[in-house]
Amino acid sequence: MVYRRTHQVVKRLAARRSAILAAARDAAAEGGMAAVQIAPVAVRANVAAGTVYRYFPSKADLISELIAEVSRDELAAIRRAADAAPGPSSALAAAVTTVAVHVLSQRRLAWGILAEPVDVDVTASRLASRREIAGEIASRIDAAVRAGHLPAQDTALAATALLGALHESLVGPLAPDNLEDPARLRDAVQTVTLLALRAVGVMDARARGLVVQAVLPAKTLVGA
Amino acid sequence: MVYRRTHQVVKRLAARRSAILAAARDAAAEGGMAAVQIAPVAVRANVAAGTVYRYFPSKADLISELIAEVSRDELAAIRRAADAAPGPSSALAAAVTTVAVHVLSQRRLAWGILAEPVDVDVTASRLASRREIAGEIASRIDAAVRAGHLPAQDTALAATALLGALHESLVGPLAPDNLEDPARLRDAVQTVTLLALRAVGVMDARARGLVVQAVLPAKTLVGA
DNA sequence: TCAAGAACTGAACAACTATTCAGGGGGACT
DNA sequence: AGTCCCCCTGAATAGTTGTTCAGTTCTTGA
Repeated sequence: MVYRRTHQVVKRLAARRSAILAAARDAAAEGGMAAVQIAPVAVRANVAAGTVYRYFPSKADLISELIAEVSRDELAAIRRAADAAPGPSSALAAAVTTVAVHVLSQRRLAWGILAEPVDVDVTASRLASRREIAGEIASRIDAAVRAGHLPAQDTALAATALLGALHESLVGPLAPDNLEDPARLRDAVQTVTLLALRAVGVMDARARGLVVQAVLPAKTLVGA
Repeated sequence: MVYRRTHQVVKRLAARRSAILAAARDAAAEGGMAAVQIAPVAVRANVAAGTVYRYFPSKADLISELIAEVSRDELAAIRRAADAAPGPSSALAAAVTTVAVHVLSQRRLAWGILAEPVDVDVTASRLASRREIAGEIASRIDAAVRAGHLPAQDTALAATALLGALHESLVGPLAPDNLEDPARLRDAVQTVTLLALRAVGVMDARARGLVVQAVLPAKTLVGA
């Protein structure tokens, strides 16, 4: 064997892989999943089309990893926000608000990750990502139930329903179209958070208080 | 002019058109939208592939009409159920329950109509259908608000969120998988209806009562 | 029965992109 | 320097389906 991978080469390979993923992410953020085509992504990443296949076995794998990456970021943000909250109900409110703010800050990308038609099969990846995020929400609901703040319920189903409500109302085709305006955006986040909290059984008055608390820190994320 | 369309011919043409649409619907119910391909649909409808194009300008038009047809049926069912209810809150509960029962009774078809990736552009049709159904729900929420049963709110956003919650939790990829069992199915319908009613501000205790009332008549639909 | 024209057939076509692969180029070790 | 082999290139390939159209069959009214 006369050839060994130098540290430098290993770094370059990793950088290329990241570049390709980043290119895919940018393409998706700009033009949705439909824009994530091998040739254009390769151009963005400054490699040839064939090179993409040295890093990802197929387009399905590329997109699956993109979905996983974005979802990982979102999950981390949710955990961070919820863990910083003073109690279980606040944590739930913070989690919901974080989801809302996140999808709104990159609507096109979120739509692509969540639901946009793709010509290859990425259901497994989407399913796994959603399961993780829904699981996180479910455990936050569960914590609030155990603390006696919420009535007992099917937390998994509730978490799924909450995510569906958030996604549909904020990035779905019927979402309001003037969310560029920061004030309206905050209104929307507040409204859906309120709906979500009431859905799992938080009293109206208390829910309104939690919403205000949760939206204040999350607001800063919108700009980011 | 020696040829004129006889009444008989007109009827046959209409029948064929219906047959093609029905074939498309059956295909979608069996294998999702991916199964709605021109050649297989033509075989089902007992015509040649080219004939489909004498009735629908393109595959997009065929699927768009399929979506419109299914949604029309659902909207009618919602109106029927809601109009039969004794009051605005009951009407809202009935509407929500009807949506739930409908999508559950044909999950695969519902998934295809609502969200499954299609290789042609049917966003316009999907958008229009959803807008109509969301509008109906919104007006039911509005009626309950005007009757003083619910707090004032953005009814359009609330309706969209409710539909998102229902769809995601009942036909989405995270939906429970044992809904073939009628008892579990009823549980799921009750649970999501309860969530939906609480979300728009119905008190927990009152919501539970409404759910029971709404699910009883709707149950019969599950068998249909 | 026959002319005219509509309706239907189904094989061929077209377009789009993911994927492949033969060949060029450049580090890595002796 | 020399040799090896990995990485990269990008034009060619391949597979999938919606769509077309020249030819055939059927229907109508005289």
